[in-house]
Amino acid sequence: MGRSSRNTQDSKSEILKSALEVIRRSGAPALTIDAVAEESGFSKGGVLYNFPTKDALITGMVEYLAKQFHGEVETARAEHLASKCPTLSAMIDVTEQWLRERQDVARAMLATKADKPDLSEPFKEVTTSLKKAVEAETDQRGKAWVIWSSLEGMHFSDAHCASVFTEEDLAAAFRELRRSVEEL
Amino acid sequence: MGRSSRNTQDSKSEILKSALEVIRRSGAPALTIDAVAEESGFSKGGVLYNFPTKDALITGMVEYLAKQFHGEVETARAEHLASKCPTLSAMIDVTEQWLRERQDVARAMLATKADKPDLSEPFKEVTTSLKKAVEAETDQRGKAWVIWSSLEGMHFSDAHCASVFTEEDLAAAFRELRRSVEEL
DNA sequence: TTGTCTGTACCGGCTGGACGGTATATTTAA
DNA sequence: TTAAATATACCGTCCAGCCGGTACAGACAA
Repeated sequence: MGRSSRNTQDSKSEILKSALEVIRRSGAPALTIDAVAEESGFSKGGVLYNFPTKDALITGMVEYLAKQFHGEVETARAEHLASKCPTLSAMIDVTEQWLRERQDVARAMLATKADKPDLSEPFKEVTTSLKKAVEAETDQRGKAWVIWSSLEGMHFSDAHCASVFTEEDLAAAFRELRRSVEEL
Repeated sequence: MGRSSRNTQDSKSEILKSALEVIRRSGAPALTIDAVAEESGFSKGGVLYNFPTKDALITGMVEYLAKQFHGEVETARAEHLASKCPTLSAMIDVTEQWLRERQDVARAMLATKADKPDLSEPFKEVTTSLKKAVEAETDQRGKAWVIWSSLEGMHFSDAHCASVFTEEDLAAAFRELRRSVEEL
């Protein structure tokens, strides 16, 4: 065991959360190892002990978020078993919630692009898996993909602070999304 | 013709095109002033003469692309005057075209935001203007915003190389988008 | 017509700071 | 005492921006 009662796993996730916090507060280009060190309370050496390179840190972030998103969708799915497409319904719920509470996913992806443009893999795994689930639940592909990409659009444009939607617009859009899922 | 026979406007757009080319070929992190200098044939000083800071260069790129997108939508709109919502129809066309022919541009757009997170302004102007046009053309807001954000989603996820759609999926989605515009 | 002067466009070496990563010291649980 | 875990000092590289220069075009005078 190490210096304190902490173990590496705890340290890792603390560091990851700090990294996300840095991005949320100051944007992707502010994600430096020094900034993460300061934010987390670890020293630079401590951060680098847990994530030997910056790439590892970024990959860790993407994996962390991807897992979390996937988990939340799985959970929400249980409440939509009556829906025409439970997975899509769940994704709508989770997306709306993430939009309102924490716009950090797409922003983390941006950090990815700033350093190494092809660290999207862990994220892609999750989306591929969700896509298969959707395909198993409906054969109205066109409609399903419109809903899907609409959700992606909301995520990304919000993360880019490029959304022109008002609260009211968003509400209307989500209402329509939920309606159209049941038309599948 | 001597050196000073060139005019600044031409130099500027040459440099902008080179910057886009650098990003297209090597990704966002490769966008350095030196790289743009080499690509364009200008010296570093020459680039900095036309764009006093890197931020100015990036802002220039975004403005350039935003204008181009807006222009193409305006043009395409003329061919959709019979549509329920000519602006949205035009945006669908232009988006599909950009997706297929020049994902480089979408990627560049995104890449710039990795460097300077608050570049949304020039882009936002264009989207705001388009949004007003859409609002004037339909009162089915919910449906319109779903279509809108779906287009954004396609743009962004492609730019992130995070799209899980096959060619066939995309085609189906666009077919559905065109169908649903006429349902407004 | 020629020489000087001024403004515009562009060149390229230099530097200071930031940042990723290393080397090494230090602390603590077992 | 040992090894995991964390701290600190430091190094090398990269890059934005600065700055002292050059090339050329037109204006204007003599």
